[in-house]
Amino acid sequence: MRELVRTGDTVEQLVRAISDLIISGDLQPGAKLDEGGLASRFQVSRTPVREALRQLCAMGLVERPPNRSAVVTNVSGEFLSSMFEAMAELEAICARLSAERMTAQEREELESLHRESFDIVKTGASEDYAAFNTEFHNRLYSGAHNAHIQETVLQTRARLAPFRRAQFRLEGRLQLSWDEHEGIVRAILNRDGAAASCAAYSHVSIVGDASRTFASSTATRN
Amino acid sequence: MRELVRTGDTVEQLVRAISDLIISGDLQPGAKLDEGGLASRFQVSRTPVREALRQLCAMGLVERPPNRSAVVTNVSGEFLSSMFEAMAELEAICARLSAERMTAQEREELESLHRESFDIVKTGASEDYAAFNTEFHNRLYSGAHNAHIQETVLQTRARLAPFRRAQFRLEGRLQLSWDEHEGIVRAILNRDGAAASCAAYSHVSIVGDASRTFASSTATRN
DNA sequence: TCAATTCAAAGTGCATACAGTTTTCGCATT
DNA sequence: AATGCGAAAACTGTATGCACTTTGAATTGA
Repeated sequence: MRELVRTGDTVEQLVRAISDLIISGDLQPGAKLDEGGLASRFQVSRTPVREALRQLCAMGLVERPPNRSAVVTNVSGEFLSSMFEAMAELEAICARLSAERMTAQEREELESLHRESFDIVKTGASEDYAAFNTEFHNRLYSGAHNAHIQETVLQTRARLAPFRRAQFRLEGRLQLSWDEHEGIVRAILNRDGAAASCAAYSHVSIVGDASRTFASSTATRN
Repeated sequence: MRELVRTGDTVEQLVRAISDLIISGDLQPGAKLDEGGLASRFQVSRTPVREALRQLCAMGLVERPPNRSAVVTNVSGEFLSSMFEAMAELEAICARLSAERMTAQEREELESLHRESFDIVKTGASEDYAAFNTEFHNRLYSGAHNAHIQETVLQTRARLAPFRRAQFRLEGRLQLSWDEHEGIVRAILNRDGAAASCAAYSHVSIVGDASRTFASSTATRN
């Protein structure tokens, strides 16, 4: 028994709910996704669950072998590397375009956000810093003033998320990350697209290295 | 005796069939996609059609307003520009990485493919050239040796396809396109990533300009 | 002991049913 | 003619049913 009004976004809610489970690590790569189980868990029938899984599959978060249960995507090390490299390239583009195109207000907001986050670094609260970090990168994406690139990089990030959950737990990453952000911000404020691009590329590459280090130490069974 | 084998790829077939209709221009941007109509057209029930539409939606080829019929995506001019710009950036990356990473065999094949296509240019057969052109760009994507970037650029191209169908009908585009390819090939054979990147960027940008010119002259009704 | 076989339980793929929403169209009113 | 209203038709959203496939455990045979 559900609501009386039909909003028509049941599937969207399921997509968000399931992808949250995946991104948060509650469902790890390789985990089986039973349609009936998910249906009863979310109090809906299998039909919307199937559609949600189909969409998650199109987003790359899930795989659906024919006639078998869907599983959370578990990519090869090689493909994971290609995703990190793609992420670095995309972020480099965003940083370059941001340096060239951000409005005065966007520049100010980026800088003040970055300054604020310094307090978090001092406390060492990696959870809080992760939120700042996400927002910082979001600003780079939107500052590029290119809706399709923004969409693409956000999708890549979501797909990468299950594999870099613990990036800030590595010793010293917090301060280093902030320093790298500092380099990006400075380049953007100077309208130096090439420098912003370089700084963003190496920043994201380093995150990739750190995550791969972590990922390989907790390699998913199966 | 199993008369009916269940391959479990009905939806995949539908996705291909419908996206072909969209990419070929049989279904133009803004066209309504009636679930029941598609179901009877392809001799299946609405269930797999709905799943196919959901996936096409995730791929950006169709939109699904709640409680209303799906429609072939018709983007704003601004978003279209952002897609062309993204395409240029992505192709530039592929060209640069191809210059750096292609194997000797890949280089040879790219060059001979390019040389072959010169015959087509002389005859002016734009349909045939379009096929060569597609293959040429495919080589750039795979030559980058990055599976995720390849996936991303292919998806962007598919999404852009409905809006650049007539790119080679514009006067003189055929020869110009070939000349631009020549520049890309030369840079790649010279292992000059920067030059390849530049050449690819401007090549794709020009295609974008040409297509926008065409698109605006046949603006989709609604 | 272990590989091969069988078969029931569980799960997926697709069709159908039905409830709720949007669209369409006739008809009355201005 | 143009506009507003209401009911029927058309369509979407979700649940359910059933056929087919996979899974896994019990059973058989070597």
